[in-house]
Amino acid sequence: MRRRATEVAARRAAPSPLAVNAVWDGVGALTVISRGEDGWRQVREVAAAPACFLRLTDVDVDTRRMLTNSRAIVALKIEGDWLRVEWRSRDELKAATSKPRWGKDGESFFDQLKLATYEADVHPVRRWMVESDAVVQRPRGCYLDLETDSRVPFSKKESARILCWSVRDAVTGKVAGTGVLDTDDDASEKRLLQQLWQVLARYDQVIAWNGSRFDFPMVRARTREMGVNVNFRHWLWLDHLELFRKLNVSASESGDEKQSMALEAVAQAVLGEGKDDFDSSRSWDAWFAGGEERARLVTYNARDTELMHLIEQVTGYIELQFTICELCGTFPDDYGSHGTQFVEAFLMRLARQRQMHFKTQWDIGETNPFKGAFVMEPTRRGILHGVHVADFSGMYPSIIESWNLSPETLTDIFLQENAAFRPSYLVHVPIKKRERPADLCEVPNYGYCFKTQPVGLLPEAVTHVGQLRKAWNEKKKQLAPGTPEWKEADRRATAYKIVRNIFYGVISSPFSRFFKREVGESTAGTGSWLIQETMKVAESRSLLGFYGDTDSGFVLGGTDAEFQSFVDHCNRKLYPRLLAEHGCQRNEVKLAYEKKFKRLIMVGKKRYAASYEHFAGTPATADSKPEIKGLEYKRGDTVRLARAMQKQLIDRLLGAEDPEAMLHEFIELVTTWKERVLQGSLELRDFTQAEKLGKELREYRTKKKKDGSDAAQPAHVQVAKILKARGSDVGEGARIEFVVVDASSSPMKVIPACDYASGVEDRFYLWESLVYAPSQRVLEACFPAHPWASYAKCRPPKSRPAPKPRSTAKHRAAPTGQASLFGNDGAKMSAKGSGDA
DNA sequence: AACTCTGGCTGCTAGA
DNA sequence: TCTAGCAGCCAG
Repeated sequence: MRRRATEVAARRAAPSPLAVNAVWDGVGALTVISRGEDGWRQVREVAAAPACFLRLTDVDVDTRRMLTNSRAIVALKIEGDWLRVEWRSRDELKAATSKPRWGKDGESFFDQLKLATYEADVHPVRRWMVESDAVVQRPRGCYLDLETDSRVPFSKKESARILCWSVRDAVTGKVAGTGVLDTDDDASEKRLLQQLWQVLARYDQVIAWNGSRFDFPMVRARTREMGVNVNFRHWLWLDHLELFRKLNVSASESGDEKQSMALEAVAQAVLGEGKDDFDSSRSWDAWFAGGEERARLVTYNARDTELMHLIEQVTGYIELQFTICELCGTFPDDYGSHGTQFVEAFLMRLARQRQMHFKTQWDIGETNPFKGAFVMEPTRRGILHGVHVADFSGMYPSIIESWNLSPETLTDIFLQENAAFRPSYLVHVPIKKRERPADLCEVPNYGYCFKTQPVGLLPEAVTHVGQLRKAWNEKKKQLAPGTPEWKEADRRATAYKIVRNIFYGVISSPFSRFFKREVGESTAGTGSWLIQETMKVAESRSLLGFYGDTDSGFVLGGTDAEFQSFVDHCNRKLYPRLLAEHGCQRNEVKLAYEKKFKRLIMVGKKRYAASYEHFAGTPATADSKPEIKGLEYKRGDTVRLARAMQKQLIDRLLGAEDPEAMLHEFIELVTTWKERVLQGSLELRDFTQAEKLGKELREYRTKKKKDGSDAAQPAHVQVAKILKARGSDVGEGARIEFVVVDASSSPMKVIPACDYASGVEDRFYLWESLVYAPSQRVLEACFPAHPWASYAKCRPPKSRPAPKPRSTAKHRAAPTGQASLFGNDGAKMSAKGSGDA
C-alpha cells in the first residue's frame, strides 16, 4: 500500500501523456498523435529504444561486459531487480532472443548463454504506453464508404478505379465530404484520392462496414497505385461489421439475424430501414451514364455512411469498444480490440507496479489442451414445469479471486488425492502425500497449490475491474433510465463485465504471454467441482437437479421459498466450508436464484426452449419472450423454413394450456408443413443454406479416397471454388450461399444460390434433413412414444441401382417453366429418387 | 496472419 | 447401419 501511494504521487509529478494513436518508426522512436484541448491534432516524436530484461542475479560480470561492448546494444539500465537492455534495432533484439529461423532445435544467442530474457517481443508502442502510463484519448472518428468499378473483381482491386467516396463525421452524423471521379483517367482518380485524404486528415479513426476486407485495402491499394504519399498507420482503421458481429452474437434473437452481415440486412434488423434502391453491382454503368444516374450512385454512397451512423446510435458498440480500450490502454482499431491486446495492456501496467516481467515469447509455445467445464447430461427431457435455475455470479472471476489463481502464485507443490484427475503430463512428478501448507490453497481434484498471499496479478486485475463495474452499476441505478448519463453508466458497466470475463480466456491461451495452463485448468476444474457439489446438496434436500452447464443448475421440485433457502444455504454454509477446507482465505463464490421457468422444453445438452415464470423475482408478463438456446431456430446456418417450423412448434408447446393432451395438433402441424415443403410454392430464401469459410480456400485439404480419386469437399467449399473461378471475393470468412439440388446420391450435388433456377431444389432432402429433422428432435423429446420418424421419409425408394444416370442434376437444372408451384409434378419428384421410379 | 477458452450438437463423406 | 473425422456454429 505504501509503495502504491508513493507511485501515485510520482505519477502526479509526471503527468500521463495523452495519445490518440502511436506509431513506431521501425528504428528507435514513436510518433505520438494526440488531441490538444483546442482539439488540434498534435504530432510529436518520442524516443523509444526496443528493450528486453534480464534478471540481475542471472548476469555475471563477464556477461555484463560483453553486453556493454556489443554494438547492437545502446544502453544497460538497472531497474530494481532487473537489468534493462536497450537495443539499436528491433531486428537485432529479435535475432539475439529468438530461435534461429533455419535449423530445427536451434538456440538463440541468449539460450546459448543460458540466460532467460524477458519481454523482448513486447512491441515498442506497448512498452511506451505501459511505462509512460499514457491515457488513450477518444479519437475523432468518421465513417467511410467507397464505390468502385463494379467491372473489376476484388482479387484485382489494385486495378479497380474508385468512383466515389463519402465521409461522415461520427459525432455529428453530418457529411464531412464526398468526392466523385471526373473522368476515367489516373490524374482524375489521383485528385479524388487527394481530396479524400484531405478530409480524413481531420480525423483519427476511420470506420467502414466490412472495411478490413474491402474499403481499407482498396483505399490503400489505389493510394499507392496513384502515387499519393500518405502514412496509413497514422489513422486507426476500424471495421464496423467485425465489431458488430462480435458484440451482437449474444444479443441476437434468432438465426434470421445471423443470415447476413451485409449492411443492408443489419440496418433492416437494427433500424427497420435499409439502403437506397440501387444496384451497386452496376456502379460502373451508373457512373458512366453520368447525370442523374451518377447522382444516384453518390446518394447511395452517402446513405451507407448514414446507416453506419444510425446503427451506432442504436447499438453504441463503437463507444463500448472505446470504453474498453480506454480502460485497458489500447487504441480503438481492428488490432487493439482483441482480447489478448486488452488483457496484455491491462496486466502489463499492473505488472509494472510490481516490477514483474514475463518471459520472452516470440512464438507460441505448448498448446496442450486442458479439461474445461462440466455439462451434465439432462436426466429429464421433454416438457417440464416449474424449473428453478440457479447460477454462479461471475463464476470464473470469483474462483480466480478466491483461490488467488495467477501465473506467479502457482507453486510446485502438488497434493494428489485422486489419481484419476491427475493430468497426464504430470505423471513423472512424485506424489506428495504431505499436508497442505497453511499459506497455500489447493485446487480440488487437481491438487495444484497456489499461494494465498500476496494477492496475485490476475486476481488483482479481476477485482479491480469488478469494483469498477459495481460502482457504475450502482451509479446506473440512481439515474433515470435512457438518459445520456444512464447510458454512459450502463456502457461502462457492460465494458467492465466484458473485460472481467475475458481474463480467464486470455490467461488460458497459449498466444498470451501470461499463459499458464494450470491456471486455466484450475479455474475451469474448480467450477466443475463447485457445480457438482452444489447439485449434491440439492439432492439431499429432495430437489431434483436434472441439468447444469458450467455455472448453472436446473432444478425440479420445491417451492420458490424452499429453493431460495437452498441457495442461501449454499452461500452461507456450503461454500464457506468447502473453500475453507481447501485453504482459501477469501470467498467470492456466490450462487444466485436467477429465474424460474414456467415451462421448459428440454431437448438435450445446450438445447432447450422455455417460458419464464419469473426472472430474478420479477414475474413474467404476457409478452415476455421465450428463452431459446442452441436449437436450430437460433442458428444462422439453417434454412429459413426450418427456423420457421421450429419456432411455430416451440410457440405452441410453450403457449398451449396442456400440450400433452394435444398430440393430434402437433401431428397436424407436421403434416401441414410436410405438404408445404414438398408441394408448396417456395422462395429461394426459404431453402438457401449459408456457411462461412472457416479458412482460406486453398487450406481445405482434399483427401484421397481408397481408389485414388479425390474425396468430396464440404458443400460450401465446392460452391466457393465455383464462385472463385468466376472472380468473386471468396476469402476466409466469406459466407457462401448454396442450394442442394440432388441429395439422392453421395456426395450431394450443390449449386451456388445465385445460379438457382426455379424447381431445381431437392425438396425430399429439404424436408427430411433440413426442415423436419430439427423439429422432429423437439417432438421426440416431448412425445417419446409417438413414431415421429415416420413423417420424415418422403423420397421414393430406388427400385434398383439406378442405371447410368442421365445426368439427373442437369436434367433438373433446366427450368421447367412451371415456376415455383410444385403442383403437378409427382413425376418430377419421382424422377429425383431414381430414373425409373 | 491472427488468434480468450472448452464442451457439445449436427450434418456430411467415406469406409467398414 | 454404424462410426470416425471434418466442419461450422452455438452455450457458457
